[in-house]
Amino acid sequence: MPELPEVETVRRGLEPVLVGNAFARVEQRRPDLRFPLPARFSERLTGRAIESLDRRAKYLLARLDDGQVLIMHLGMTGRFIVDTPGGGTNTSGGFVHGQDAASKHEHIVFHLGDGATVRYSDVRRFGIMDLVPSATLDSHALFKGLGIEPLGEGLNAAWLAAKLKGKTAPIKAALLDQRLIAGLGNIYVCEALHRAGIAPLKRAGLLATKTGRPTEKTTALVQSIKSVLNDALRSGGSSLRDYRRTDGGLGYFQHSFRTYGREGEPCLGDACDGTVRRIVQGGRSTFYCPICQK
DNA sequence: AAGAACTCCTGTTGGC
DNA sequence: TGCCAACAGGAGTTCT
Repeated sequence: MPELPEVETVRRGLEPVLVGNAFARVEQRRPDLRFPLPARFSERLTGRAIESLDRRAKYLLARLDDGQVLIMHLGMTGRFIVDTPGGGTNTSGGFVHGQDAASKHEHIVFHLGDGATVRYSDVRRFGIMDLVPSATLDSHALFKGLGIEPLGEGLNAAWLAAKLKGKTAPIKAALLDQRLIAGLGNIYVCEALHRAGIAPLKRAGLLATKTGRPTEKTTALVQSIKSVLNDALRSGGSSLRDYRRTDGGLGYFQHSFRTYGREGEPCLGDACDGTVRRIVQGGRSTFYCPICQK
């Protein structure tokens, strides 16, 4: 589900609830998500204060007062729901069954010192949580080899051209590869390629000259990646099926999609009379306009 | 090595 | 209405 704009929106929602607070009690309702949860997970968290909440790619990192870091990834359907002491709950009114549809997939509940709760729900359980010493984070299997942040200075046309030089994979696949740029997903890659006028099937290596220098398209792509992510951030992300903000609210960038989910509809490019097509690449849907994306 | 295919899991949707 | 295949904001693992 969540790509960088959604994860960052979740981070901004959780930060004021978590930072400066402590875990009073942690309920773990199953042994694993995508991977087994860490040994003695609840016990190791209990009593720990949260000093900061950061984001790296699509991971949330809660830094604790004992030097450990709680790593959290939302996978496809992961979601945090916050209930604050005086603020009521997001559970709709009336009585709640112990195992009703809403709570069935709530696998972890963090009870905080001030009475707030943060519930982690994840239907497909592709999410991840781990707890490691801060000093070992960079060598963690999930972080070692993770690419650069797309909104950082590191992503520029010269860097991207050098990385893409010689690549035979389609540009869509290259942009989804988290070892290169970390944080993009299916939606924002489709949208960025459309903004840049680049066909998703184009060989990635063609976005660099023979000597690995950027082309005009490389520059356009870098600008498009940054602009689509920033636009989505301003909209609180995109809500299609599962994604919600921590207050239960919806993101609304889905209303600004130019290609994603718009198969058969008119291209929204400037003065383009094309029709959005859907193809499958690497088993995943790609939406693009065959007229203005070359 | 790089790239493509397969895998995890549950729920929803669309076609027949 | 039922049944079944396809598909869903991800990404590690296993093949070729």
